[in-house]
Amino acid sequence: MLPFAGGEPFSLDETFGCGQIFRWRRTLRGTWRGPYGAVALEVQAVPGGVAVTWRGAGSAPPAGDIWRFLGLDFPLGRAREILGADAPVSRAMDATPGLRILRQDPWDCVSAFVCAQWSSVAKIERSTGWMAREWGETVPFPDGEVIHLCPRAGRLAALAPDALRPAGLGYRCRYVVGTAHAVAAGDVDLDALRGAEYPDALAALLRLPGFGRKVADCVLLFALDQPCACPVDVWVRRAFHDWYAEELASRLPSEADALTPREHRALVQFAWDRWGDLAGYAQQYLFHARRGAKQHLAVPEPRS
DNA sequence: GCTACACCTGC
DNA sequence: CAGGTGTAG
Repeated sequence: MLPFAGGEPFSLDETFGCGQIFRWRRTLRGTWRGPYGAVALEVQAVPGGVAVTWRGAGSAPPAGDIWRFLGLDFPLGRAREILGADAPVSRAMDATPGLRILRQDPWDCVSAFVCAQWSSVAKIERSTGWMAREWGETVPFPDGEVIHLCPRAGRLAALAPDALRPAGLGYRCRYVVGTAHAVAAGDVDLDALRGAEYPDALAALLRLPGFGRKVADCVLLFALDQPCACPVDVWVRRAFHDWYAEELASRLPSEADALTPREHRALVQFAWDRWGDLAGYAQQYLFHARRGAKQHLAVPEPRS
């Protein structure tokens, strides 16, 4: 059992269901199962902590790794106090107070988000699930369910891009194979990027095909220990413009139709100036709230 | 540096 | 018509 600090909020449903990870599923018992590198995990909320079991052919993942995977090392209570001064973030955190940012296996995360451009959560889940069933190792659970691990980079690198076409990846097929090749060949050492300075890790990821600023920031935030990374997509952009219109007015000429690189950088800088190293968490809550607002029509202070 | 445009698929 | 990136001007 992995404990967390007294009173620290944590929700499996909010954490695994917010769109930061694509291959994990909730079981009928309310636990969550999914791949984590070379093993499959099942996590269950218990009083005061989380119970974790693992299965697979590999060795047992260190408890500290799982602790960090679940984001339990992050002082969310303290972050809540700091971000509580920011009204929109505070409201967003009230909606999903137990949402934590995971620390995913780097390749699991890269291989998922390279599929993410101009896509949706549902579509990424289909594509990555298809690839895993086709090329991922299988790990059975006693009740008969089989977890398919994320295919290793070397496996995907050996494929012809068209082999991925049934996954519905379209023009992203060559990005998946190209990125897998770069990782398998050692052109990019994902593990070494943990602990690198943010600009260096960002530059390394931007060399991968299919990786622009948004996808790179997702990987930096969700796997590579960069809490300041702030992925800006159209939903985050809408959230910023909806809830920080006055603050942005002095930084941006106006809200254009297209999200230009210039506006993109300005929005990231805005997040850094306002939230510093908590920008990633602030982004995730605002992102989730803005998407939920669309679904539930419960927007705090909608624009126009 | 910046803006414009093509690109696969699915809901 | 969409939760972006690569490429050409």
